[in-house]
Amino acid sequence: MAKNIHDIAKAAGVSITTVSKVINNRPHVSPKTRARVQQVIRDEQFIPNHTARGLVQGKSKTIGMFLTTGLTHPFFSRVVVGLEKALKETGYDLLYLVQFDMGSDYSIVQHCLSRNVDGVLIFGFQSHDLNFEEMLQSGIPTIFIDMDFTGPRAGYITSENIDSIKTAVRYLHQLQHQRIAFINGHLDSYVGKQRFEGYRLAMQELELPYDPGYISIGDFSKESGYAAMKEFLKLSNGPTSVICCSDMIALGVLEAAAEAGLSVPDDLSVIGFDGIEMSKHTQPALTTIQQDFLTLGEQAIRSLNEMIHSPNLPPPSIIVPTNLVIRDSCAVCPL
Amino acid sequence: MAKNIHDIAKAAGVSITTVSKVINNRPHVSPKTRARVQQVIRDEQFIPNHTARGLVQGKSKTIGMFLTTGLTHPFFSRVVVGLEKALKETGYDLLYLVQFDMGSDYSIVQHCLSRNVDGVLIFGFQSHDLNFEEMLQSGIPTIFIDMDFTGPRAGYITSENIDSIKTAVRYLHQLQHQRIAFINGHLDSYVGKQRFEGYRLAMQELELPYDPGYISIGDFSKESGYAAMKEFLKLSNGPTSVICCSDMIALGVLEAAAEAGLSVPDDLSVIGFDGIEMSKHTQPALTTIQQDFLTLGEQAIRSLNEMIHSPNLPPPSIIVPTNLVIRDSCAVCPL
DNA sequence: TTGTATGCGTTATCAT
DNA sequence: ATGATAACGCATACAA
Repeated sequence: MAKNIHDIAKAAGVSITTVSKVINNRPHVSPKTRARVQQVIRDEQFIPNHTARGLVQGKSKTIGMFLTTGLTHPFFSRVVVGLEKALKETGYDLLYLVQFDMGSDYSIVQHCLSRNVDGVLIFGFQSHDLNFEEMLQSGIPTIFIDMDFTGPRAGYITSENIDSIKTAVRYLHQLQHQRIAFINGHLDSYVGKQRFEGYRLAMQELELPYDPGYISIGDFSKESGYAAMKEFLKLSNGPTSVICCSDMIALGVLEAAAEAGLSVPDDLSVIGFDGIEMSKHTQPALTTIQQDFLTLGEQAIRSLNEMIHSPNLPPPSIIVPTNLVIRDSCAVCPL
Repeated sequence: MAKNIHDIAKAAGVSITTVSKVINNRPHVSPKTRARVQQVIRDEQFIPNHTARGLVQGKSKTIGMFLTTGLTHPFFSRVVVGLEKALKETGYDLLYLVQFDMGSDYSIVQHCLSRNVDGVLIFGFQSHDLNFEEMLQSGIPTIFIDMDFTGPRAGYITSENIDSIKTAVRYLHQLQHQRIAFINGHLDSYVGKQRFEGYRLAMQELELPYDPGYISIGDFSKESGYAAMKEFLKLSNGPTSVICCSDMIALGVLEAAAEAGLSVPDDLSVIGFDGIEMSKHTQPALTTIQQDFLTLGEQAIRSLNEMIHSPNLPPPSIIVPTNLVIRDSCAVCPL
């Protein structure tokens, strides 16, 4: 069933070396022989065995991928579309590396080495799970998504976080809002830190009152948004607007507001983050900071491809612009 | 950096054969040597090279995966959680096989062979893209998700389709509805055919009027649901309820109904299919046929694992039960 | 231009 | 119980 290079060589009446040269577009083969071999390859539908090739070359035409939050990562399904596009361009297959809990001596680097992956994608926001230090030192080309680790062979890519939040604050400010609340995701995550910084800076720049009571630390979930809003509602002098670090948080805020009889946007303005499909269909449609998931995925693979082929290039740190999509959840401050 | 079996052998003062035996839990090694070798392996964080192992064994501890609709498949991100769980149990990594368009002579089987995958998952509803016949004949253990291909080494897994729709029709019938419309997905897809059959049978059993004007063929998208509902609204004697083959279709129906000033569920009852996250948050919350995505994913991998290890077992055909989740989009027929 | 031979890291066969 | 050695399919240095 499975042909190999010997079968092709025999069928074409040449040596395996010649076949190998043809496969890899190497010189020193006469045009006539080349054509003949190519014909046989096509006839037999021959594809060289990646495994063998990987063994001898130490390469595998494979990008490994780790997810720190598992495949449940909320944007995975979006980013992955971009990954796929760039994967097609570059000819890599994507290997999802499953971290079996084989005791504490599991090594992410060993897993990569064992699989001979040419590059690695690390994806997510929970940095405490894996030992990334060893990854940084391994010399394996690595791109982090939504984490800012860097090393001689490691870069990262993330959406614009600081400026995005600043833009949101300014927008609310233009709508006369002064009491602007902020519901963060995990504060120990890179994006959480960045977005909080954006909020802090913007409030400062605009000389708006920075009230710790207006700041809540969530976990990107709807439930955390709901809980945070409930707390805000207890305040005697509550916020007139809320910036949320995820659309799911915003969804929880919307729900809590509705329960309290507050009208969005008349009584309360809400801004989300991410621009997931659902944000179009909330009641009212959510004004949100739209991430460019497609570009995020595409650039991740393309960068990895460049790092693999140009070992001397410094690894990139890429910030992908976002876009404040204005829909119906914000209005002029009622006060 | 990367240790190999020779390094371990040297460090433990034994031959590579012995090390190999220890790694693979083979007999004919004294307890003392075994312990010593194991210690060295742990110390060095050694993982045997999958590539080399794959070459000699023709296996790779890898499951290949093709997506006929690309990674944009609407439930991919849900099913994948189940895949991951079972992957962890069984110790496989998951290789996403990207179909580069390398001309018409691209062969899905050759791709699998070239990668030495132990089994293959084929996922989606567009059967025309790939040549599955060759896959069925290849002898590579294969599981289809949402397609009913079978072969000596190929089985499939899908949600209950016929009975699910029947249940929905009966539910609407209990609510006194007679004029029940049906918006299908692609009719050339397996699930489309099945669901339509369920509708047809249920209408027949309950002796309800089967009106071709109440049947629309969509493509699972929101837009197709919107368009279909617009058509229903033109009818002089339109339906009082609609069963949709996806939640996205239902979303389009909801939108068209709202535009027409119809109240759901008072004027129109709507049932979706899938039970995606968004269905909880529509206005009103959508009554829908909930697919058990987790089980779908888990069973797919577990079945593959069994097929790989028991070549003589007939490949399974698995139907996963669904669950009609009753929320707020259906009411007693107003007429 | 073409072909022979070696090795990549591992498992498996067959000694010892 | 242990070890030497031949595969696995391919790329490549080297020889012809």
